[in-house]
Amino acid sequence: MDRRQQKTRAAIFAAFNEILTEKSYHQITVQEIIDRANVGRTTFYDHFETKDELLREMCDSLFRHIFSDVLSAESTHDFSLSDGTSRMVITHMIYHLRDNRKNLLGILACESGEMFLQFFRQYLNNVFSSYMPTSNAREVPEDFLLNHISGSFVNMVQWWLKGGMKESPEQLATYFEAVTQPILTQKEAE
Amino acid sequence: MDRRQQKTRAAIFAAFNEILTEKSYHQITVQEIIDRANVGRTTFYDHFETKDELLREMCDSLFRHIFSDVLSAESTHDFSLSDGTSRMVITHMIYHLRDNRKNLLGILACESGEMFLQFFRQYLNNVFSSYMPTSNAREVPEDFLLNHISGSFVNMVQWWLKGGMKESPEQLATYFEAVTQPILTQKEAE
DNA sequence: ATCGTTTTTGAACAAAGTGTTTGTTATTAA
DNA sequence: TTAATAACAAACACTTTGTTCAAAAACGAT
Repeated sequence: MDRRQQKTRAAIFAAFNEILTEKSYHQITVQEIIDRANVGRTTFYDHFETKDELLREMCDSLFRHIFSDVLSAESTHDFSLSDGTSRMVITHMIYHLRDNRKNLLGILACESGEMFLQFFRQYLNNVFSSYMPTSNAREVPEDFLLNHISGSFVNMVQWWLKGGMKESPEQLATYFEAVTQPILTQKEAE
Repeated sequence: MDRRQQKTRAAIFAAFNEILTEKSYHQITVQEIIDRANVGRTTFYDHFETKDELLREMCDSLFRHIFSDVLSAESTHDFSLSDGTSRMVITHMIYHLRDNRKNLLGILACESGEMFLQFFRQYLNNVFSSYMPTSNAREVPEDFLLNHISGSFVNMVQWWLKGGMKESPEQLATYFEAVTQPILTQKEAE
């Protein structure tokens, strides 16, 4: 990739990230982004078709980074959401989230980011679906449960960010276990 | 209130509702609303400062309607989220939601409505907080739990709407019970 | 039915944003 | 060095926003 392209993309991403900490996504204009990134209007539209695509690309790379070693760990060990081993994975994920708080806060914390949340949940559905214990003796459908678990995680992260991230990742993992474990294990002894 | 005002407000609300079923909130313009409602530009801004305020007012009246008898029932009977009596309340709420599906679908179903969801969760926090069983022997903080419960409900409704509302309110109440009951009752026997 | 008040209205407005085009200038990789 | 590629500024037509103003219409009360 051309060095100029790299620089342009980096500048746009950085500017976008910066502005996201100041105002909500929908209030941000392309004009603002290119002003802050110090690139020409034409250049922006050369790289991204719309503002939405910029967000999508940013979320994608962020997720890939956050879940990179979680997803690779999945192959070596055999984790499951329904036993204690999941706590490690969850803790890991939250540590990554905390490391990226500068990127996240702007997108997630305030009232904005419905698209980000959508992407987030979607991504989590994929991640969690491989950890779901297989049990057909449930009183709720599989996809409802998966949606519930992913939603609970996103919900928790949102709550955490809004409250100033006072809890440690280990603590959060415990909370998460406390609200998901009882549901997942209840019918396993069938 | 002046008859003209009533008519104007009704027309705007109706138009807004209608357009919400066609596109997401952020794509809707004031221009579109006043065209459809057939009112003057000036009139719109006489009634609502911004498009956001229109949404907020609409959500408010919708919630008040949906939860009206739920909130009044609260005073007569003594419900709690942690026992079987809650199922009635939940079922009731979902029936109301289904009756208002025309209003809800547009706002909630598609990718839009982050503000609506925010209002919804906020409202639910108030509703649920009075049903929360008091137990200080929990491994998770009270406000985390409340946030989790409200979030789970909103999450479920979203899942339900997206899936075409195939499940009956009773069934949904059972699902909700299945994912909240185990958490709320686990430490009650202290 | 009339009268003073309130509401609605259209037209026009500046300001800001969008996405595209065009020709020019820099930068790059070879 | 050179040919390709990327960035650029300027200008574009277009849409949206929120405000102002004076005139017309609808209203409630007498």
